[in-house]
Amino acid sequence: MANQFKEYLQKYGIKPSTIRIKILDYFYHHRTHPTAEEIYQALLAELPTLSRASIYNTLDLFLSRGLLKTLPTEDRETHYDMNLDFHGHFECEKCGKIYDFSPPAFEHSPQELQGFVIHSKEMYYRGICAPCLHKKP
Amino acid sequence: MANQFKEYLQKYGIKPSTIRIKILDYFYHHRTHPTAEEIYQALLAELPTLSRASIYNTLDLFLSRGLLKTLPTEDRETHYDMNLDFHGHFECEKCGKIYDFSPPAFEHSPQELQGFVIHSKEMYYRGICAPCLHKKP
DNA sequence: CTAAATGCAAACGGTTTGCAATGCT
DNA sequence: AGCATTGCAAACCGTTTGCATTTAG
Repeated sequence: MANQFKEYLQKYGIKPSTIRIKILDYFYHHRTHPTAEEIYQALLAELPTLSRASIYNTLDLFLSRGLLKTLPTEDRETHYDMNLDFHGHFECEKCGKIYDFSPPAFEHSPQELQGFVIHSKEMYYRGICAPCLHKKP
Repeated sequence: MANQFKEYLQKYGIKPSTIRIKILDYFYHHRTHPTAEEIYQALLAELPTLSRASIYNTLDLFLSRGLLKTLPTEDRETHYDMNLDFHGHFECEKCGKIYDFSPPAFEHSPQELQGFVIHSKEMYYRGICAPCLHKKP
């Protein structure tokens, strides 16, 4: 398993290290959209001397290499998402939960971006999720 | 002109006020993706006693009513965008410029969101823009 | 041995907050 | 007057920074 992560990192031109593999592992097993603090708290058990700075360093590195992206949440803290296959996000304005969804197929790509190189795509919807719609107020 | 903004605010259930109209006016005339500070600096000339807190208050109000949304920039500061008609954003990873584009048409909407109410959609692309691609390094 | 990665603690700065002042009806 | 809006200044807290320490090859 750890070997897969190593290869994955190398594919993005990143030298493997303990923290880098652990963070990758975190995303792989949680499939959520965590904040830096959530990752920090989760890894603290295994890496007692871990510092937040190292989390931020690693997240920034991953961002710059396109391994992660940030979500346009209205939270104070930044939420990160792993850039695996292209998928969309729906944020419920009532309960705050973020849902993933598979993206609708496009009929064609935008003309304004002719000649642009696209590294990542993000779709972010906001609204009210079905569970919240059916809750009594 | 100011009357249009009043009506627009009321449509969103917001009582018009000087600052609210000015900020709306700013977005209407600039069509950019400004930070709170940029708006503050721009309005300071006309409203000398303006405070940043009022800018943040108003932006938060607009966000909560769906008049504005935030963009998933990697900047330290939050970038805001007016939620007019649905359009996408492309952020150049080299020069940082944010381009608008008209969204590609969808073949159908995602099944995972059946029964959800969608208030806003955001498409955010990242990559390298054509001008940067043609620049000499 | 050397360079990169990690940790620590302090500083930073965008944003938030509490409350006073002002404006509006 | 009474309530909402705005302004001010201080606090907050997520993030960044500089540098010391550790780790890996």
